[in-house]
Amino acid sequence: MTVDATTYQPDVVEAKWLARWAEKGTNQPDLDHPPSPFYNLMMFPYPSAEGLHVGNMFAFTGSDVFGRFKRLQGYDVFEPIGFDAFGIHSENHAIKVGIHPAKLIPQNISNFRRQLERIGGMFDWRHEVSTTDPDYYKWTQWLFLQLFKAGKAYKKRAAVNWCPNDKTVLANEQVENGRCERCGAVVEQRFLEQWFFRITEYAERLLKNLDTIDWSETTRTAQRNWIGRSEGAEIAFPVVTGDSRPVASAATSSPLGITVFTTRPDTLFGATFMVLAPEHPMVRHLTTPDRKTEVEAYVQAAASKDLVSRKVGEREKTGVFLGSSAINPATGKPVPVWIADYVLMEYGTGAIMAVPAHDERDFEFARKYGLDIVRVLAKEGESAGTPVETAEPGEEGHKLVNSGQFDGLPAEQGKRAIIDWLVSNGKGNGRVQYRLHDWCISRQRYWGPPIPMIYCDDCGAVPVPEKDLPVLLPPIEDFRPDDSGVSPLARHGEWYYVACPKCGKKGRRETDVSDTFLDSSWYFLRYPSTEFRDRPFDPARTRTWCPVTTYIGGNEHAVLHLLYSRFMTMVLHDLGHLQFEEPFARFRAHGLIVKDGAKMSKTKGNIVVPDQYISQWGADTFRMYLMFLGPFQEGGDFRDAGINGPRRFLDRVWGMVGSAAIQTDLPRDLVARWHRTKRKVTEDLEALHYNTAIAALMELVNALKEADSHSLAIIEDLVIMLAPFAPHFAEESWERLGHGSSVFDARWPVWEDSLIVEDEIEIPVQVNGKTRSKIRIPLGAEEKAVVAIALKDPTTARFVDNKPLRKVIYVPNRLLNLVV
RNA sequence: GCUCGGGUGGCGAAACUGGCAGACGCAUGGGACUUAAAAUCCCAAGAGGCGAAAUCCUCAUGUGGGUUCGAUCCCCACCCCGAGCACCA
Repeated sequence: MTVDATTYQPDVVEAKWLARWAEKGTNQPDLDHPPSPFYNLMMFPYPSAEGLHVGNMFAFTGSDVFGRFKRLQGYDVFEPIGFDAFGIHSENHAIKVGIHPAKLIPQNISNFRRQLERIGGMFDWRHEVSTTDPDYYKWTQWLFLQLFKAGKAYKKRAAVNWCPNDKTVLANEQVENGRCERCGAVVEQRFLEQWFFRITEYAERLLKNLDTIDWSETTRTAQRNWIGRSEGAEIAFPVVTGDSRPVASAATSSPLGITVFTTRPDTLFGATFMVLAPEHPMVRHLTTPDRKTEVEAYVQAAASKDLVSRKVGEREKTGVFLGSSAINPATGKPVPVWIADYVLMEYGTGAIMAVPAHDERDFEFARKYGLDIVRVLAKEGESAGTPVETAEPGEEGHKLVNSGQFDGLPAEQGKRAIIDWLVSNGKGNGRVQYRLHDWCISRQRYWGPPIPMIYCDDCGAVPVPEKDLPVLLPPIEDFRPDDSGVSPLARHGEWYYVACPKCGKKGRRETDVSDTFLDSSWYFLRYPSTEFRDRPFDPARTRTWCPVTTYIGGNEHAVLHLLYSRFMTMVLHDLGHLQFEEPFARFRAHGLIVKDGAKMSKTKGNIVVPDQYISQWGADTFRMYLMFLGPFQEGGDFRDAGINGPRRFLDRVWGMVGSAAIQTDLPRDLVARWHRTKRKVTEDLEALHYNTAIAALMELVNALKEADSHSLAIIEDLVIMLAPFAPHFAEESWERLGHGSSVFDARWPVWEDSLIVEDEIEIPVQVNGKTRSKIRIPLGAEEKAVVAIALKDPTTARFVDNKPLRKVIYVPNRLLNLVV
């Protein structure tokens, strides 16, 4: 292919270098013996039918820029790519267009592959991964078996979120405001047998390790909130029946005591009633005969309510008195026991001590049902007798009142003192509670890896032997889910019935498939080891390349994918498969490209396809445009206005490359600019500040023009620094500059600090804090000398007006402020 | 309601986390080249004011206060936008 040197023709240049890279294996590092490995990872995409939109391109380009930068710094960069192709998304789309996902997905993938190649990604295609490939999901199933054997996977009948439209169970994380994250249908409560992973066992570690990893702060905060650690106490309330006979001792373990969790043990004396979740097992024991009808009706109503009205709907508190009472262990007084649906069975113990004076919800409830309200905290100016007008949750500056021997203690101290008292009297314990729930991985769908379990009437749940993996997803035509709560796979007897691996009798396969997030919780371990068919990840390869050096992705996965990956890595570490327990050493969340202020989505019809821009302007221009449009970690609104800016810039550089020549007598300030640019671009790329790095390169080009310089040395550096952004362009320019090898084998420019500083600098002079003039001073001049120079300056002198200097502020080499 | 971001020219944005606000780019206006247009190149430009002139003046970083010689940056109160969580005891 010949390239016309007089004009920059992106299409010709880009085609030439795509071919050259493929031919020479430029993007394929030596995976076995890399001197300095760098695993540069981007979250793999889900191959939708629409292809990659400009938002995706923005993210992929940003990650690729970083990988190319590291490559130029001399690292052996491994930048793999793959496809997260299982899951409800794909399946629903397949159902809609009436084509089997097994046929549809490969089409989508090849479209994605075309787009990702065209944008110039430095991908090592030898290591492409698709989660739908039996060679891949064999190991996803293997992973399940490891967790099962280690007791980290268990089955339980549980209330689950059921999406009536997608006809499947959703994880808590996939429910948004009581609606299905994918289709928006109102989620219902159902009881089904589900497989869970014990992620809650890892809550403390998942939380603690957050302090040790180099991640975007926003992502870490999101995970912290999601894990939701609360410190408090567990307190036992002995129970009294309807006729006031005590039926249980104060012991926490008493079957007829009610144990509550509270973060505010300091308010124990103010607990004037108790509330249980309607599903609480104690409800039937505590319901007196006269209350039975009413209580049962309430329990019934709560159970049939969908999650929307239970959690999000009108928040008017409702509840029913059970007829029984419990004893407040601090006051010794009986307190009535109620049920109400604002208390949730999933959190804490499913029961609370209600302190209406200091909790908004309890206050509202007490007001409505005429229950006692006792103040136990008072701030400055309040006393034990001050009436409670609204709930006052405050702790700071509050002291305990109406609290017996604890009166007068500040709230924080009172909290500790009461816990100590509870512990020494066997009435309670300090306790930490998490919001995090175990991970439900069962999905009653078709398009996923079958969970590798077999049920036998004699042996129970038996894992599929590892040698029989993968359990292939059968290519059935009738894959639509139905309302039965059972996966479509159950309808296919030839697959469903199978010999029990233990006893050989007729058994039945587990018909649920696993959650897509299980697929993606370990894919980064697979990339370096794709050619090994007999192991999920090769120990030597994994040691060389993992954990991932830099991971870039969207913050929409801040809690789901990123938390599950961390969990999976910890489990594999504990089982002896991995040496590290955190999968991603450095994570940076990229910003979102929105269109007209809204996230791009098919439903909104605001998806911008990049293909047209790439064919019109070239991939390099488009890459630069995306990276220049705003801060990478913040994103921005997509407008095509301004795309000609980067193109003009490349045209200009194209011309400069053609006229580059050795130049020995470079002006001092141009040299300074050159070195300053090298420093700035290096530092900006390291920090993912791509927009300002590009601006710095533009300034360098402007400076060259200003000085009418065609310095070969500077232009060579310019081309190298441009290479992460405009790789094809840089390759061609490098060749035109007479180099025989790839620009990515060139050395990243180094700067000299001594050449950046100039001997004479200009600083602003302020009089009374207002900038009035500018003076030139020798670098590092003393304050006295600088003041003398300033006073000689006519403008400054005019403002000083011969008044005595009251104060002089001199920030060396930066600014002088004279106060008169 | 709670937790994170964010609010700067006509537009996208910069600004060592206290030191010349608006770099870089888009769009715009004027000029050169051209038969003409496009492209390219040069010049101008935050708003307003006084002027013949600018090395002049005033006002400007969502609003109102505060700290400081000096605030886009720190503190207090508030308004708006975006994201996440949401009856979590």
